[in-house]
Amino acid sequence: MSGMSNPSPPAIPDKPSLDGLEERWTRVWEEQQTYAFDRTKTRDQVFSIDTPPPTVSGSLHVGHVFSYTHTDVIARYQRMSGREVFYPMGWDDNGLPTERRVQNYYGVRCDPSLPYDAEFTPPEKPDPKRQQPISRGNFIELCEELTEQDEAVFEDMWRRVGLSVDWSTLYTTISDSSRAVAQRGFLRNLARGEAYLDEAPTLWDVTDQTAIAQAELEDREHAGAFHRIAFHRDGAGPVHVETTRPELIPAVVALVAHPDDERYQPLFGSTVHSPLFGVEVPVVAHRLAEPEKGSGVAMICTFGDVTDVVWWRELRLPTRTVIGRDGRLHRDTPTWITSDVGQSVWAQMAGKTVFSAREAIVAALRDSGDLEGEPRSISHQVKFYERGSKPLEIVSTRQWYIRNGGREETLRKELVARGREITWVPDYMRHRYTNWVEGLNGDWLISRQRFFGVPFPVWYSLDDEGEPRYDTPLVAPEGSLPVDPSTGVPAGYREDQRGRPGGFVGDPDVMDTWATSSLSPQIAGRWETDPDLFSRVFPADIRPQAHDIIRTWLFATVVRSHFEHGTVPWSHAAISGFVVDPDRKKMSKSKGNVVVPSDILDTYGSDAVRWRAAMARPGTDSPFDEAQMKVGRRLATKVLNASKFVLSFPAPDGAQVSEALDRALLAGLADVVDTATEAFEAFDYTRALEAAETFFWTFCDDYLELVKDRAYSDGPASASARAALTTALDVQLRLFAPIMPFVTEEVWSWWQTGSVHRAVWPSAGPLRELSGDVDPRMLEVVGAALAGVRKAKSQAKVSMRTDVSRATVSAPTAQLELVRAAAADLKGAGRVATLDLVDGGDSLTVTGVELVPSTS
RNA sequence: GGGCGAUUGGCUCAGUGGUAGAGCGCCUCGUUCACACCGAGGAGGUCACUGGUUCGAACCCAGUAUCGCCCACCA
Repeated sequence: MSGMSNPSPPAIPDKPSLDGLEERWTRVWEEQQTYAFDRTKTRDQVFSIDTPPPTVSGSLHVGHVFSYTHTDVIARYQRMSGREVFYPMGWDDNGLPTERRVQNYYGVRCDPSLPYDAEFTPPEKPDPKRQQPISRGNFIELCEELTEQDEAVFEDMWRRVGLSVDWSTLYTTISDSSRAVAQRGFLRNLARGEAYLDEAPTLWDVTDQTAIAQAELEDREHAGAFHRIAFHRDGAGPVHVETTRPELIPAVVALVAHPDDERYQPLFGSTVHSPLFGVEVPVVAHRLAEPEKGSGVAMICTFGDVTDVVWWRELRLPTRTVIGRDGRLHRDTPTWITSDVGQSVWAQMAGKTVFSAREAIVAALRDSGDLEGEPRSISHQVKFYERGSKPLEIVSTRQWYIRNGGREETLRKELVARGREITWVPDYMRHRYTNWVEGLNGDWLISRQRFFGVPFPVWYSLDDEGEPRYDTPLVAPEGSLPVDPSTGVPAGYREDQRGRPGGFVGDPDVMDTWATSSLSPQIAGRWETDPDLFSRVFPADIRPQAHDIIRTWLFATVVRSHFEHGTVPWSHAAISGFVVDPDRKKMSKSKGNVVVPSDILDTYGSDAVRWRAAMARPGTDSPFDEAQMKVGRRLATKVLNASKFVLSFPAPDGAQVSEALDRALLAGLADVVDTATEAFEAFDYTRALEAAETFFWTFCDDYLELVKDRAYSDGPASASARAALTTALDVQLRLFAPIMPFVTEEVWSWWQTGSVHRAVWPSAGPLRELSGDVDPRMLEVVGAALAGVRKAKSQAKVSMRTDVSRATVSAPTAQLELVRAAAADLKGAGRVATLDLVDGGDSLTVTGVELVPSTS
C-alpha cells in the first residue's frame, strides 16, 4: 500500500465528530479504488463472494442493511487477512416484481398484441383501476427506465452503508451479458437433457396469468365451506361427497375412496352420475383417499388441487378442464355436458369467476335437492403464489422444466449430497436444504408467461397445419446469444416465414427470475466470456443470503452448478436471519411495521447501524430495537475520543514497553486478537466484535485511567505507557475496522498512511513478544483494586477526583504481587497518597479508604 | 403429521461439566484537566418443567410444556 497516500494528512480535530464521515470516506475509497479487485491473483489467493443481487423493484428495509452488512464485515476481514476479495454487486431487475412495479408506477399493462409505439409517453396520472395497454416493446422500455432509477437509489444506499464492493463488477440480471449467460446455461441444460418441455397440470396464478413453481408456493389460511353433494346411482340411493369446490362438479372425472373402506368397497368398479350434469363417472379406489375426511369419498376433478393431479395421473383418468387461464370458467359448454339441464346450469356459470360460478351452482344444487343441508363454513390452508392474492388454480399447460430431483431418486440423492459438501453457517441451516430437496414432488418449472425477463432462445418449426413441432425445438447457436426469438430468426428461416405454416414461431415465454439469478456466480465471474477471470473466482468461497430463499435461490444455484460444473457453487453458505419487529413478527409492508433504513442511518450513522447488525448472530432473527443503535453510536464516539486522547501521547523514538502493567495490557490484547481471528475464520463476526469491544471498554475505563498520570510524565516509564497505548490503539482499530469502517478509517488517517482497510489484520505474535512472560491477569486485578477505591468514593457520594489520604488493599499473595507491581499507577488513578498492601484473605478487597474532605 | 431452533435478571442476548455473565433499562452519585453522544457505584435471576447420569448440571441423556420458523397430497 506504499503507493497510496492520504489526500492531506488531517490534524486531529479538537472536537472529533462522526458527522460527515460517510460522505468523506466513501469518496476517498472510490477515488483511491480501495476495494478494487486485483485479478492477477490466483484462485487460492482469492476470497470470492457470490453476492445476492437484491430485487430493485422492492424497497430496502433494515433487514437488508443488516444482511448485507454481515457480508461486508466478512469481506473486510478477509481482505485484511491478505486474501484478494472478489466482492461483486448485481441488481436483480428482471421478472414479475419489476413488471408489477411498472404497472403500478405508470398505470400501464403489457399487451403483446399491440405494435410498438415510438411516440409513447406514459400516462400523466396513473390510474390503477384502468391500466393503459401498451406494446411489449414499450413496456420493456418502461421497465428499463424505472429499474435504472431504482438502481441508483440502491447503489447510493450500499455506498452509504459502507459495503466494500468493487463497483466495476456491477451487473444487472436483465443486461445482455446476464441474458446471454442465462440462455447459454439453459441451452447446455437442454443439450444434456436436463431441461425439457412438457405439457402437464401446472400451478397457475390467475391474476398474473402465469405458471409458477413449487418453490414459490405459500400456504394461507382461507375461508371456505364444505358442501355435501349427492351423486346418483341407478337403482340405489345417492352417494354423498363433501367438497369445498362445488363449481368443479362439471370437471369431475371419478369418485375415490380408500381401498380398505368397507362402506365403499361395493361401489368400486361401478359408476355414478354427477348432480345437475348427469355425467357418468367411475368410483375408484386409491390409498390417498382418507376415510375420516368428509364422507370418506371424494370427487376427483381436473384439477381442484394437487391431490387431484396425483389421482388423475396414477389412475389414468380423462381430463375435463373447465377453468381457463384467466381464472374464469370456459365460455363454451364442455362437450361432455349433454343433458338439457346440464347445459342450462352451465350457461349460468360460463365465463364467470370461480367465486361467482360457485354461487350459481350452489343455487342450482339447492333447487335440485342435490345439496344436503347447508354449506358448512370452514377455514383451511390453501395454496397461493407467494406474491399473489388469489388461490392458485391448476391448469394443463406446456412449460419448460429443469430436472431437480423432484422426479428421480438418483438425482435427488446427488443434490442432497451436494448440500453436505457445503459448510453451513450456522450448521443447522443445512436441514432446511435437505428437507426441501427430499420433499420435492416435481421438477423445476422455469417458464413464465410474462414479458420482462430472459426469453427462451428457441423457436418451433410449424407444420403444414401451422401447428408448432414442440418435440424438435430450433435452438439458437451459443455464439448468437443473447437472442430474442420474437425478433430473431432461427437458422435456415426468413422473417417472413414467422407464424406461417411451414415456417416457425418463437417461444413466447420468459424464464423465471430464479432461472437467471441461479447463475449469479457465472454472471459475476463472466463465465465463458472471460475464462481467465472465471477460473480465479469460481467456485466461490461463500454465498451469503437470508434463510427465506434457501429453497429457491440457494437450491437452484446448486442445481445449475451441479449440472454445468459438476461441483458445488461455493464452499460456504452463510445464512442471515431477519430483522423482525419488537413483537417478533416479520416486517412487511402490509403490516406497516417496516423500518426504513435511511432514517436510522441519518440518526445514528452507518457505523452504529453496522455495529447493531454485527450483534445479530448468523441465522438468528433479531428484533429491531432502536435503543441498541445508541449503543453502537456511543462506541463509535468513544473510539473517536479515546483515540484522540491516546494520540496526544506520542511515543518517543525507541520507546520500550517495559512496565508490567503495560505488558499485561498487550498480553491481554494478544488473546483478544486470537479470539477475534478464530471467530472471524468461522464467520462468527458477533463473537469477534464482543471480544474486541469488551477489551476496548476495559482499555478505556481502567487501563487509560491507570496510566494517564504516568503517560503525562517523562522518562522510560512514561515512554513505556505511550508505546503500549499507541500499539494497543493501532491493533484495536484494525480489530474494529471490519465492523465500523468509517470511524476506524477516520482515526487511522490521523497518524497512519494508507487505508486501515488495506492494513494487515493484527496477529498475536508481536504483542506476545512485547509483553513477555507477564501475568495477563494483572490489568484485571489492578482494575479491581481501582474499582474498590471508586466504590468507596461513590458510596461516600463524592467526586472521583477526591483525594484519598490512605487506603488498604488486601489480597492473596499472588494477586497482591500484581497490585504491588502497579502500585504507583493505582495511587495515581485513585488519587491515593498512602497505599497499604496486606497479604491475606480469599479475594481482593479495598478497605480503610480515608477521603480528604474537599477544601471548597 | 415431519423437521429445525428457542426457553438464563424488566428487555436483548452470551455462557457445552467446576462458586450465575454482558449491554440496555432502573436506582444512587459525580461535571467540564480525552469523552455529557460522559464517568463511577449499586440493586435485580430457584438458568421453562420432570426424571436420569455425575463427586458436581444452565450445560450431558430421556421425556414434558410453551413459543417461533421451515416443510407436508390440507375432498
